[in-house]
Amino acid sequence: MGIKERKEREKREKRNLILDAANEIITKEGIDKVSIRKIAKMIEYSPPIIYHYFDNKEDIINQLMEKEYQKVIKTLLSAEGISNDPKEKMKESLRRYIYMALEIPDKYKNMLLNDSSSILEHTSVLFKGVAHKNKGIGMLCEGIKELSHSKDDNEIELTAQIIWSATFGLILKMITEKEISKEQKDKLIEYHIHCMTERIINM
Amino acid sequence: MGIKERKEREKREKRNLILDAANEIITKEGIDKVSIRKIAKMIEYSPPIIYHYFDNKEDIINQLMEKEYQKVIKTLLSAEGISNDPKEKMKESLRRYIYMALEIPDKYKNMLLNDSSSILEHTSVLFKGVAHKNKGIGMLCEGIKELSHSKDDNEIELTAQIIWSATFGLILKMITEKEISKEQKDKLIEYHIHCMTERIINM
DNA sequence: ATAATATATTTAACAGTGTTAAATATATTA
DNA sequence: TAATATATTTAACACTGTTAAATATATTAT
Repeated sequence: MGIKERKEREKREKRNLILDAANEIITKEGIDKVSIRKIAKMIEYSPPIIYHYFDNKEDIINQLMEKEYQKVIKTLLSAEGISNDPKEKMKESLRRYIYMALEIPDKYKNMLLNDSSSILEHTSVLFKGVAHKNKGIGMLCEGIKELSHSKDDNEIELTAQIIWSATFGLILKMITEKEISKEQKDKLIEYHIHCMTERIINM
Repeated sequence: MGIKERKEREKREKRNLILDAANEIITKEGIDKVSIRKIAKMIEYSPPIIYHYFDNKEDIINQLMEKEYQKVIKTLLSAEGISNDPKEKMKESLRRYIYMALEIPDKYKNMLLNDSSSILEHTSVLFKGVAHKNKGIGMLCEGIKELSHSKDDNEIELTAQIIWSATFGLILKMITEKEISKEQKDKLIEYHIHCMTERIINM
């Protein structure tokens, strides 16, 4: 019964072909330049075929964003060459996360502002008990636990959520205000990290 | 020469008619449901007339957002019934700003993520020296000055920028994760305000 | 009042969008 | 070889923003 497997593989490959095309448009022209017809032209098929592989345009974007999210989380979790000192580790993780986001501004923005439930499943950070489901917040909580005097899990989660959303806000503002100089960016990032690790935590 | 004035008034009125229609669509259906043709139908004119009063669709949205921004700033600056105690004042201002933003989620989001230069002129907060141009950050700086031990204007501005973007991040995340309960929202907001005023400042 | 000019508004069209139904081609199974 | 399932295309619908040209309306000058 290798025929069924081949078919599935071919379907998966065509799906990826479509996702790759969409990804190319996003990186080259920006996310709002993505169109079904443009994708179709790139993969040399007629537009409606895309609906054989995806529900609609949003579905394509969503699947692409989920893929991207996996990558970011993976890179962050591997976190090679990070110091063993808990505070240094926390600082460097935040730093890497911020610079990673700034390298894919369009994707980061779209991914984390996307309010479709399929995406929110992966990107939610604010509900109570998120620490057990979201790896990013989970990591943050562990770091805070090591650094903070508090042992209240509730408060640790809240602290993680505040730090996460604060970082998110800085990233988004830096993406939006694209004119600010690299010097100012770096200064803001370092001061932000300082505030998060030396002030918010550690009280 | 009252005729010229009347003409100008009529033009301004028609412009407002268009802006009001756009505003109605935004509040009723959301910002991406705004269309030139829909506006035209609402004001009972043919679509192209709109280009006699605005450059393009973006121009309409931008002008509307600027108007909205003025309102928010005005409300915030008036700040009636706020305590005289500097710390309480700072806390209450942050609180009011957050709840005000959450009342107009679509507009807030669009306004503060808008990267057109005409909007950024009013909404920029991250460049160095912003405290003298942006009233919001300016206010924040004054508050911090009263509370903080630091007298370094540079550091005060940086602190204001970090608090501003942190608050912005929390608001945007709460808008995006629309399912979180009111209780959780309130808890996050109070803890955020606590972190900003009792920890980031005051060191 | 009439003619000339400027302003306001509409009609028609272009080029694009996402999406669907129906027809057709291609491959797989019986 | 015939029946069935899958893949793909053609044609169309109902939208979108925007522009050029024609037309109507109001204002100014003669």
